[in-house]
Amino acid sequence: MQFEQHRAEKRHRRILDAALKVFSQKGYRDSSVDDIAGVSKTSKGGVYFHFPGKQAIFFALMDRAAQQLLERVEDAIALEAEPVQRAEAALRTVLRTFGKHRALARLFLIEAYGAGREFHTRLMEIHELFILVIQRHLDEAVESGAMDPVDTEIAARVWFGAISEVITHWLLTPGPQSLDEMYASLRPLIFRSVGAEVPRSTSDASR
Amino acid sequence: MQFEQHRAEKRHRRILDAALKVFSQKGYRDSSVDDIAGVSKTSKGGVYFHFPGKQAIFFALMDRAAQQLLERVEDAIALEAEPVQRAEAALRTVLRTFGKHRALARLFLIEAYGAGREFHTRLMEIHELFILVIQRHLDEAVESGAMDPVDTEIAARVWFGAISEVITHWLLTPGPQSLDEMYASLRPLIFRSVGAEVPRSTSDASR
Amino acid sequence: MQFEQHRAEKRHRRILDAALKVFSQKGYRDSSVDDIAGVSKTSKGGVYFHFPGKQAIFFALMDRAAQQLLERVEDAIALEAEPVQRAEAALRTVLRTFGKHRALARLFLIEAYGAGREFHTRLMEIHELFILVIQRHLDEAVESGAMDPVDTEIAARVWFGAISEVITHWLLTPGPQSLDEMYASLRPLIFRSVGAEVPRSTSDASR
Amino acid sequence: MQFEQHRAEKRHRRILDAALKVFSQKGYRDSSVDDIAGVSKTSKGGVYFHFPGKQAIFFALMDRAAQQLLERVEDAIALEAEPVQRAEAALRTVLRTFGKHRALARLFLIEAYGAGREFHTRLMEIHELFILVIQRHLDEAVESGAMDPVDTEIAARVWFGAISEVITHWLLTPGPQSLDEMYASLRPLIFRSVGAEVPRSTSDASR
DNA sequence: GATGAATGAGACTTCATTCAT
DNA sequence: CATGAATGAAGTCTCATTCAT
Repeated sequence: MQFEQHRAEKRHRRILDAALKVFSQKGYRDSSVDDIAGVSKTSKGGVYFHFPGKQAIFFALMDRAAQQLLERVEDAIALEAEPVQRAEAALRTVLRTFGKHRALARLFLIEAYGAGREFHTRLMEIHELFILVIQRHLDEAVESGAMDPVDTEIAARVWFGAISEVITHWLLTPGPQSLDEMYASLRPLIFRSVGAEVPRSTSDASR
Repeated sequence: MQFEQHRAEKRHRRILDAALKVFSQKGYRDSSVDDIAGVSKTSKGGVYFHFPGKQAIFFALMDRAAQQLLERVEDAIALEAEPVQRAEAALRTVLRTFGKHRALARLFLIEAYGAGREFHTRLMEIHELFILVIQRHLDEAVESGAMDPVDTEIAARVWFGAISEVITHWLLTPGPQSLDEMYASLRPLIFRSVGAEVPRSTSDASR
Repeated sequence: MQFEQHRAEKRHRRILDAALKVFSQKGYRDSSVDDIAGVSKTSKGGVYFHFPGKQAIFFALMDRAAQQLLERVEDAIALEAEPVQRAEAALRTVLRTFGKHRALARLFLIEAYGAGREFHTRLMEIHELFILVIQRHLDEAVESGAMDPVDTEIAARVWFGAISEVITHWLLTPGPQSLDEMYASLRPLIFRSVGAEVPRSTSDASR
Repeated sequence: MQFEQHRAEKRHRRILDAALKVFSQKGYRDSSVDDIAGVSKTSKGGVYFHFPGKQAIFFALMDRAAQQLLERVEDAIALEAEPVQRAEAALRTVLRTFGKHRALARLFLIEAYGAGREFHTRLMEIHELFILVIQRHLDEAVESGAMDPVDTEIAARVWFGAISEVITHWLLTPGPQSLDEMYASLRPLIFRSVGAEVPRSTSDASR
């Protein structure tokens, strides 16, 4: 029984992995359930046993990825002491994770838009999740006096928008510039935007 | 003959207008050529007489819209004297135009991503067009000493990303907050991000 | 599993049979995949599950029919001892098979031409297959001295062309004359054309 | 008025010429009225002024070509004295004309089959026309005792079928062999098929 | 639980024909 | 007479989903 469950879970995960690969390579609409079945070494019927439909797979994928990403972000934040740097840690983690996992980046920054109206709401919810994390720490920074009072919601949104554009550009342009280099240029801008000191490079040793 | 041309052009425009409406309401993939034909009061065949296909319509739409937007931006810039404020004028114009024309905004910020691989390149080119305009004036500002030297390409990209996220959020969230209010909060952030003085509200009387 | 395969094969065959009927009745171009689906009691999608497209169905049909015809020809040839009569057996078999299966005849002698450029090569290959069979035995006849040396390739082609025209005429003319009668008149001509003795009617009892 | 008529006739002919070129290059079904209009330097409306439809163009084309071909055949026949050689002259003329005008050959031997049921009847009528010419002279030959009595209808049909196959093969095979060479090999065969003497090469100086 | 055959709605596109200018 | 814009029927093909085995 335990074993059954285990097998089912493994199959479930394999389908999700396959879906991520397929969706990020061909886009949501141009991916067929057959494609996913093929990559996950299952049959079409098998996919439908584990998920009620194509849409549900994409939703599950978004949720799983968002949760994983959020966990990483929280872990990274826990390593920082200063509020502003905690906020930055969130940004940096997103950028690095996407940098390492292009497929994930495509999923969130591009393909989610093409999946249809239903996904936009969910996508926005996820955006807000991350923005809220950033905002929370900016608020702390303001409270602790480390930063002038600003509209932290907008500030968090600007930070998020800035990094989204940078990563999207990196995703869609075959150009050579590395994401890390771009982030190095980006860092001073976002700190200054909220009137904070630009800290020396922090726990950058990670990864 | 002149009249013929007139008629054809009018129909051409009508199809494009219909396409904008349809695409921005249902998304590129969920829009059918029949939909466009219906809204433009033409037959499907009529649409195909004027455009070689659905894709071509979307491309034409992007190009027309980008050109129009760019014209407005250039006009707005011409009204400003200071380089930094010129750069801001670009931003403000984009925001206001999109604020007035939700459909256009959806087209550029959402549907273009969902339309498929083929459009990404073109979309990026258009992004770069706007970013270049901003960058150009930031460069001037740096040269004129009105601003500390920064990586103006990244700065322009940050500005663009920030405003994209703000507008996208506004588009996809039924929330009450007006775009203008958000921009008011955004303004100081972007100026500070490049280490520039935050100017008093400029020729904001326009529109 | 064995049963599954059985079912799939049966459907495959049923589609091919339906296609033969439809194509030979309405012509390749005027036949729609819907027609074939209808006659084969399948859905359009079902047809596309078994064949990649309309063209492929026609190709498969040609190949299956050519193979079957060729088998019959070889069988008939095996019953004859004299080279020239072997060659004739090929001809006679083609004529009789086509006589019995009008649809097949239409397919090879008419519709294959009308199906478009892509099919011409394949059709010619099949023609050459039959011509080669005839030629082979004419060659043997020449070697054995039963026949004066002639250009056997042309001779085989003439035989094939003659019978093609006769059958085509029979196909397209509502006239009463039977194919067998026409063949009776044709036989002396083709034998004499290669300078061979006209044999008494051979194993004509068959069928 | 006379001039008007002249102009109209010229246009008529130009359309027919264009149609021949287009049909023989792309096949009847894959040719569009637009194609014909384009090649004939007319507009689509212009084509429809001169012909009631696409089908009518093809019919007119077949008729014109058949008539021209028949005229040439009659001219060639007139040059020969012996009945059998008259019959052969018909064959030779068809072969040579088709050899010079590939487009015509395609029209009659291939594309006419693809044009749909309606054309088959007409095509057969034209076949019969030529076969009748041949048959007529074979009959004369029999009457004059120059040839053993045979079923001249079948004989004529065999001759026609043989030459059709030879030309069709030449049309559809990129092979190097010239039509004239093939005819040289073919000639003895067809004469012998009707039990006639093979004459020395006759008025071959023509063309 | 898994497989793959089957369904059917719907998409894009083509084009012969008509007709206003 | 000529032009080219417009129509609308029809065709091929795709694919999410269902279901018998």
